[in-house]
Amino acid sequence: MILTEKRIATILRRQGYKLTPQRRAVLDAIARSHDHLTPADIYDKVRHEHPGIGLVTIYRTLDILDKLGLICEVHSGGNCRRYLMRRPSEHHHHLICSNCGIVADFTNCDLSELEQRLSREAGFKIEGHLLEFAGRCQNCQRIASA
Amino acid sequence: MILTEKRIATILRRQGYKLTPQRRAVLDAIARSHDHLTPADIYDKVRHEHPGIGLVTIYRTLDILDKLGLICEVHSGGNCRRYLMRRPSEHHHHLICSNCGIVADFTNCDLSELEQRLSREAGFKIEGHLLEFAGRCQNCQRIASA
DNA sequence: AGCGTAATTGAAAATAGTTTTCATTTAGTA
DNA sequence: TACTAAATGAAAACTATTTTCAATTACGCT
Repeated sequence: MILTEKRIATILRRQGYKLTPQRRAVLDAIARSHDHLTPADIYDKVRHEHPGIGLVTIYRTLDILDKLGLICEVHSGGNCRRYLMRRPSEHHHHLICSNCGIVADFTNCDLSELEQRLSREAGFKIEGHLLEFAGRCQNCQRIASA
Repeated sequence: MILTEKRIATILRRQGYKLTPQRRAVLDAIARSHDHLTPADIYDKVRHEHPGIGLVTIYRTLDILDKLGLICEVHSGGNCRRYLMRRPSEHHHHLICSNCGIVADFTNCDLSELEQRLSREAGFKIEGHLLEFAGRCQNCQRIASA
């Protein structure tokens, strides 16, 4: 199930948020790109159609979309956050090349067993997880750099 | 096997780094604390004994120690990095309470099967992983807040 | 369709975290 | 002990993000 614009509009309004053209543009930019975008990336993309938009609006919109679970945040080290569309039920994770930074996605993490164990042992009610692998992508293995 | 100071000194020197009192202090602060410290946390701790130390030195030292694999970086959302001692062979992960932020550690992640699969499918040579669970700790479940 | 209001926006300033620059100091070697 | 490359601290520079505030706008209500 892909989130249609209508569906997103409904989700936003239900929470008391308005669907402004700016927010629409941010969502569009993220939805259209299959990459992991930083706030600055999104800003650049959105500016083509909305020359007047402020970076602040990007940040604010990202916060809301993240809070509502419409997009998700990826941590790939250092101090950069990146966002990408969350396709419901298509829970996924990242494989990040430590050399060139390219990101590959994967699904099927199957951590349910581990989750149950932790829940039992640590007493946490587990809500989610962050799993990322780091390594060398095929290309960088070939090149073999410092 | 715990890394003794001597061993650390050797590792540093072998790479052409000097073991200065400041670096010693940073290492000590991280080693003594079983928490996950931000650069600022470490700065505060170290200043008691080294009033003149600069935050820059903390950053520089952390970079080196991380590069050498003596400490490891944890990403727990937002833009904060935290570091902690890496006890070789005692590879571990985190369970973070989404309400109060308390962190519990766990070992035995057993992702080797998944790692192999990814290695095969994506062609990455996997070097490491970041696995963190988020949830409610026992205490926060009881309190049940917004 | 028009009104009213709370939410949203953009600009600028503020803040936080991190990195660079550079002159001075120091660890470790010869 | 003297030498030299590496390390240090202070200040400035940078980058990413957040706050503030006055002006604007979406949208529920007539």
